[in-house]
Amino acid sequence: MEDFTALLKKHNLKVTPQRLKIITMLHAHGHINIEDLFSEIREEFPNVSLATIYKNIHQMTESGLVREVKIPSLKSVYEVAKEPHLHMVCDKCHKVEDIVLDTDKIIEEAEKVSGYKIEESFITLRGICPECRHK
Amino acid sequence: MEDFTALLKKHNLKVTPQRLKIITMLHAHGHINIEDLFSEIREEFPNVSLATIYKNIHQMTESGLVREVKIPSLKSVYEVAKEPHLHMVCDKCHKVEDIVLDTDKIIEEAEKVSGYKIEESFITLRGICPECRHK
DNA sequence: TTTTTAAAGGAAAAATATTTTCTTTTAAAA
DNA sequence: TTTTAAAAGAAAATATTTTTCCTTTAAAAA
Repeated sequence: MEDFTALLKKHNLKVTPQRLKIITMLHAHGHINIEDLFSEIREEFPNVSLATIYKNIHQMTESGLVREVKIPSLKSVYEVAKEPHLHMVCDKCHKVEDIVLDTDKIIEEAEKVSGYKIEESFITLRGICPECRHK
Repeated sequence: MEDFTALLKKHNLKVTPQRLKIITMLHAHGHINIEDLFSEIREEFPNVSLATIYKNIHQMTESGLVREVKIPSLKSVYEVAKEPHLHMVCDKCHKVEDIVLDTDKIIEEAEKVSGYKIEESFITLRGICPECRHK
């Protein structure tokens, strides 16, 4: 169990019940879109405003606590920032999973080919997850 | 010079002046967002509707003629579909470039780690382009 | 502890973005 | 040529995101 209160403080964000709920949800789901986040939070906070969700997600993204993940043909999802990783998206069940892989080789190769100094990579792979494949 | 008329026909899309302009623009820019596409097309077709742009981009994407490229912190851009490639985005000048790289190794590794059967990869790398770096 | 205050929440409106509807126009088949 | 199915354009509808403004509250200061 993580200490989300400390995490919010570390990012200079006031600790509010709504914020704790948002970050708890992000962590529990791994990845969640705005719409689903709003629906779920409204179960516990019936008066929460969609603007609160948007404002918080924006602040948390700005502060580096949260990351937006843009996925082809799906709505953006959000995740609590952690070590660099790739995203796997299942074409059947549409779940999004993280995997950690060494990307040094391909980054190095890309720098060589492009002449860019690469700061960050965003890698999403789509296909069929093991569960859907074996159904 | 490419034959966009033939390309549209191949995708069972009626050849209209607006469509030819859209696909010509996409090809000329490499990557362009809806807003810029609309502005530029309106120079030649002052009465073109934004709905026409959206409807066509949607159809062309559906038919596989065009690809949407979702890029972190930028608006989506569109490109004429071609061989698989990576996207490089410059943090300074925000240009988007394609590079072709062999990704077999990392895909294979990802399949091993995740158990997924991967169908397609989306790789975007952000950093500083050679031009901005040497300024 | 209270008091103070700067930030956050909520409601509504505004701004943006995208899609749909409906009528007119047009590319292309007959 | 006609015919017709699809596309264009205009406007309205819908969806998404941001802003505004007033109230509430977390947390710093007294």
